[in-house]
Amino acid sequence: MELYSERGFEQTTVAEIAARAGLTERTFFRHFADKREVLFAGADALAEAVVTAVASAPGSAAPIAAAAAGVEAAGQLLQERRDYARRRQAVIAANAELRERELIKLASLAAAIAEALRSRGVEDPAASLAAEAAIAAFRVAFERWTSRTGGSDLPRLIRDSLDRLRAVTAGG
Amino acid sequence: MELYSERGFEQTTVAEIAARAGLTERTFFRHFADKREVLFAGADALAEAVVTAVASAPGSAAPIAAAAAGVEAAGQLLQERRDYARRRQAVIAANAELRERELIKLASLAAAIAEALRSRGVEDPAASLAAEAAIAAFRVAFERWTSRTGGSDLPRLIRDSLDRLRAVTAGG
DNA sequence: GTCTATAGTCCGATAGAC
DNA sequence: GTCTATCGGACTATAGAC
Repeated sequence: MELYSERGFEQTTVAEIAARAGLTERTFFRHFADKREVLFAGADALAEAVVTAVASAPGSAAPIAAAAAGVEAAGQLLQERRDYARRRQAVIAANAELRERELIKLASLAAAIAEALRSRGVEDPAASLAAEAAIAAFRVAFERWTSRTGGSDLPRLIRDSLDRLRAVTAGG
Repeated sequence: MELYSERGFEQTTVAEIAARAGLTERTFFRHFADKREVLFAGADALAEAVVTAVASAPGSAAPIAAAAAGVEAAGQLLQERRDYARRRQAVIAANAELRERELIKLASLAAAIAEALRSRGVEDPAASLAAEAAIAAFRVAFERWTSRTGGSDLPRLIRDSLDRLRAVTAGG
């Protein structure tokens, strides 16, 4: 993160990262499949928290409500690490390859939510659609959260996005 | 496409592609920013058709209806090139790097739809949310279209996905 | 078209933890 | 004795500079 934000992602070599960490280039690649992956090291833990939240929603909760609980849990975790999350996002936004990697992480998060919904007995395509809707709301909320300097609350922005998404899809 | 589907994306070198096309390696990189981009050469034309369809929707149409018209236009074009689209998708699905590139194309398509909606006077975040909802429906419909062997109709699947998305976000 | 840097792989060697 | 982490060198292909 230090090197990437100091001089940019492309201008940083893996050899430099390894040197800063007191390791060799080869060891870096043992831990991370490629140069981008090191910025997404926490993604698995986040996905796990999301899946747990979806599974823990009341049995009576509608699919979209369970999916919403998942992305709100993610929002909660990011809100707690707000400064780091924003610095990281600035690095990602500045580079096309990193944006690609971020999108695939979001897509796999959507797939994980859909799978958690199916475990709750939700059939496809409803499970996939509820998951995609929740991720869409998260995406828009997250963009607003990082692009503004104010003290906005991410979980609140996510709930707001979901409400507006409901209104928009209803044709209003 | 021939080389990628014969021996896989990773197993194909740019030198081989260039040779097959009767060009040099350097010429390939003059036309395409990287090895992946050649598979997405038609993306700009598709995006243009989508934006045109959104702009051409009746002024009285709700944002989601205008966005839907956009992704349905994309579905129409893909349906007309069904065999090619499915072969291409098989290549993309088999490779993580290509899936990443595909996701960024879909994300920029969502951004283009949102921009077209703003040109129609739709405010944010409604414009972004309507665009994301339409793309989510497209995504799910496209996945169903490519994963089944039957003679399913993509524009019809997209309309069906949008209907179900409306039901799902309503909490049903 | 030539030249070059860097990402990323493959092979193997070594050493500490349990 | 097995597992896991580190390291080294040689290598190929992508992609950028000129």
